Formats: sequence, structure tokens, C-alpha cells
Amino acid sequence: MSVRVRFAPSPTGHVHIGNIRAAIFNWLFARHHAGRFLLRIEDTDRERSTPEAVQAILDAMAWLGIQYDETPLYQSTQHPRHMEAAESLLRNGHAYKEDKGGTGQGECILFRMPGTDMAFHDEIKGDLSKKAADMKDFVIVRSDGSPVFHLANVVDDITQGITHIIRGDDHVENTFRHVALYQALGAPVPRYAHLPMIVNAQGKPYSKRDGAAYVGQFREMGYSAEALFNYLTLLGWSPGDDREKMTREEIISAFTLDRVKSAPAQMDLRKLTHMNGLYLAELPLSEFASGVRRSLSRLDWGQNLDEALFLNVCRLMQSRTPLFSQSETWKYFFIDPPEYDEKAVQKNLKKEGARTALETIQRHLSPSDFSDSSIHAAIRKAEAEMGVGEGKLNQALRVAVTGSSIGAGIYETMAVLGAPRSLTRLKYAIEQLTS
RNA sequence: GCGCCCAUCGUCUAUCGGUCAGGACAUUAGGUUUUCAUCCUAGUAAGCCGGGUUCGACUCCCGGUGGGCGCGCCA
Repeated sequence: MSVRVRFAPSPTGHVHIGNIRAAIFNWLFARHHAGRFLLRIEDTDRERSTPEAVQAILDAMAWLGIQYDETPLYQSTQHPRHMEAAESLLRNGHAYKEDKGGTGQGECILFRMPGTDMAFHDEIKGDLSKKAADMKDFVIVRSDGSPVFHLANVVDDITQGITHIIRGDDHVENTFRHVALYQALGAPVPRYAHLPMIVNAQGKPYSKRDGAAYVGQFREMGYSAEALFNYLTLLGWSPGDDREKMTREEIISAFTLDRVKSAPAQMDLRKLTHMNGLYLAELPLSEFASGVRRSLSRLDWGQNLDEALFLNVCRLMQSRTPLFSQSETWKYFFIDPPEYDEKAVQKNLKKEGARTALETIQRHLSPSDFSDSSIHAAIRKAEAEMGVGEGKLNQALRVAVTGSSIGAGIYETMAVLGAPRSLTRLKYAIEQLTS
């Protein structure tokens, strides 16, 4: 039988990283087995479900390249089927009506657990079982006539012909109920696989309070979809060898449920960031540029930048940019005069000999020949004239021209900046910032 | 409280009874470079505890401890 899996989020807010990881694992499983990956929007909670949240789910999936097969199923359209199932359970004695009282809400429908011990095989956790005494009957239809999650979820999975249910660890206990429902409904029980949770440094479920927790946030922070996808894949799973940075095809072909761990995994933003840097570095310039543009567009100085200059800056900075959002430190390339970092100025410019050094450099620099190699040569001459070692003048020059003590090679930086701007800044620094 | 699950460097992980317990991130020290980053080299760093089983346990079993999840007319 061919594999059919699904991602069944409820559209009640942003897309949590743990949820999207479940989607990724389902998708990987489907692709590995040449099966189908379906999307079901569990929008029965009318109070909390919103169209915006549905869109957020669609956006997150599209961004990460998790394509679903077939038309998405909206759970709210399945109400008749849910009720039909409840009626049939009522008829054959697997369910009964009762007024649980207390709040005077009237009668609801409860599912009658079989009263026997239960067991199922989890593809990740192995054989799991539970004693009859530890399982209670549960509500499947509220007194207001609406179906509860357990019923709707199982009925929809039957409707969609789901063969494998891959979901978060927090659903393990529900599985006994769901298996009983399948059996009472006379449907074949699917295979189950429960993914370990993603936790924070305290071992608690990873939440928005631990930094970024939603897919949209990672995107805003400048992570690339491929890097996030790859990293998430490594949380609770590994290919079995030392590979980490892998292409999608490699992951698909290596992905099996028996290699998924059952212990919770802690999110490590530093490792994600490192991996992101590897991905950004190998992006075609145009793609890197568009990621940066997206990030910069939020800044007051980041819009309508000179295209040729922008591309040159991207080319220069790409290999040292671990996050798109780090481009916010590139302001000095575009805005004159640059913002001078006080500490850098104190350390490199306000010192004995700085003025003379910069003046010497100024004399050797030729506005008509401003390639990085000729700038390089000019600096070497200045150093020779002053009797200092190679590279000794670089930092002072860097601070004078960019205002910052960090950046790409200063010769390349100046070449990108161009002679007029570089020389103007140098002149300004000599006159105003040295002492 | 009851039930279920989990446990290898700080973190993510490899190991499916015999390994100097490997890799990656982070970290430390060098090197390259012009600062930062990249890159290269090297280093520090792990089997929760206690019992068994076995010629031999990180690996299998039991107990303990710790942690997580569940116990809704939420999903």
C-alpha cells in the first residue's frame, strides 16, 4: 500500500517551529517512499481559527519548499462525516450520551473505551501499552453538537486514507484513544510515529520566550529556508554517518523513521546560524542579494539603494555574512558621512602618529587609479616611507574610511566605495578626528 | 498523585556487546589574512547512579535519580 501522510495544523496563530518540523518529517517520509503528503487545516475551533493563520501556514510551507499533494482538506467542511461517525458509534454501542452535569450544558456524546488493555507499535518509540484501568471514556461530541478533536481527527484521517501518522510526542497518550476509535469505526489502524519534542535550555518545550519560535521570525531574522530546513532535520534525526549539511535529495534518500531518536532535542541557534552562513556563502549572487534586499528594506536607509553599488557590496560581504539581517551593519557603504564608532576612533585615530600616517597614505593614493590592487600598492609604499610593518596602517585607514573597526578587506572596501567618497572620508578623518 | 516516555562532550548527534567512544556547533591555543568573518591545524570536553546478565557492557535486564508528556465538553 502506498504511503499517505499528512500535516494537520490548526490555524490559530503563527506557525511554531515544532509544528513545521513535524510537517518536514512527514514530507520527507512521503518523498522517501514516493507517497503522498497531504495538508489538512483543522479549523474547527471557530473561536480561534483565522484566515490570516491559514495564510501563515501556507506561507511557511511555501517558503520552506514543503509542497503538499492533492487539495487541502478543511476540517470544518467535514462536519457531516464527523456526526455520521458519532451516530454510528452510538448505534453500535461504542458511544453513549450523558449529561456530565455541573454547568448544565446538557448531553454530550462519550466514546466507550473497550475496557481492555491496549497496545500499539510506534515506529520511533517501539511497543507502547496501557492498562484498561488507566484509560477513561472521553467526549467525542460536545453538548452543543460540535465534534471534539479526537473524533474529527480520526474521521478525517480515515477520509484522507492516511497510512502513517507522524506527529509530536505530546500525542502519544491520545493514540490509545485514537486506535480504539479506528477499531470501533471498523477502519484499518494506521502506523504511528511520535517525534521527540524540541525543547529549550531548561528542557521545556521550545517557545517564543526562548527567542525565535515561529517560522516567520526565523525568516525575518535572516535565516534561509534551506538552512532552516536542513537544521530542523537534524533535530532528532541523523543520516547515520557524519553528514550534516545535505541537499534535500540527500536527506530524502537517507530519511527513515527508525533513525529518529526518541529523546527530546534542544534548539541551538548558534549551530543554526553557522549552518546558515554556509548556505548563504554558496548562494548565487542574485539570490544572496535578494535576501539582503528583503532584510534591508525594513531600514530607513535600506531602500532605493544604488543597484550597482549594492551588488558590489553584496559580492564583497557574502562570504562573511551568516545572517541576511547582518547586512544592517553595512550602512557605511551607502550613507555619507559614515557613523564613526567612538571606541574605534579613540583606539585608532586619536593616537600619536595617526595623522601623519593617514596623510602619508593620502599622498600615495591616486584618485584616477582606485582598484584594490593599486590601493594595496599605495598603502605598501606609505608603510615603507614611514618605516612601519606591512598592514600596520590598515586599521587606522579602515576606521577613517568606514567608521568601524570591522569589515571586509579595507582595500576592497575602498575600491567598492570609489575614490571620491573614500578620499573625502579620509580627508575628513585627518582634519577632524586625529589629534 | 496516577500513567506513559526519555537519559553519550555545554548543545545536536554516531555507536545497533569488543572503538584510543567518532563528527558538528560552541569553546581554547596556534596558523593564514589587514580587522572581523571565512579557512587550516591542534587542544579541552561525554556514557546520570547502583545492581545484575556476559569472557566482555554506553549498548541487554532490574531498581533508583533526574527530566518530559498526558490525565479538558482545547487541539
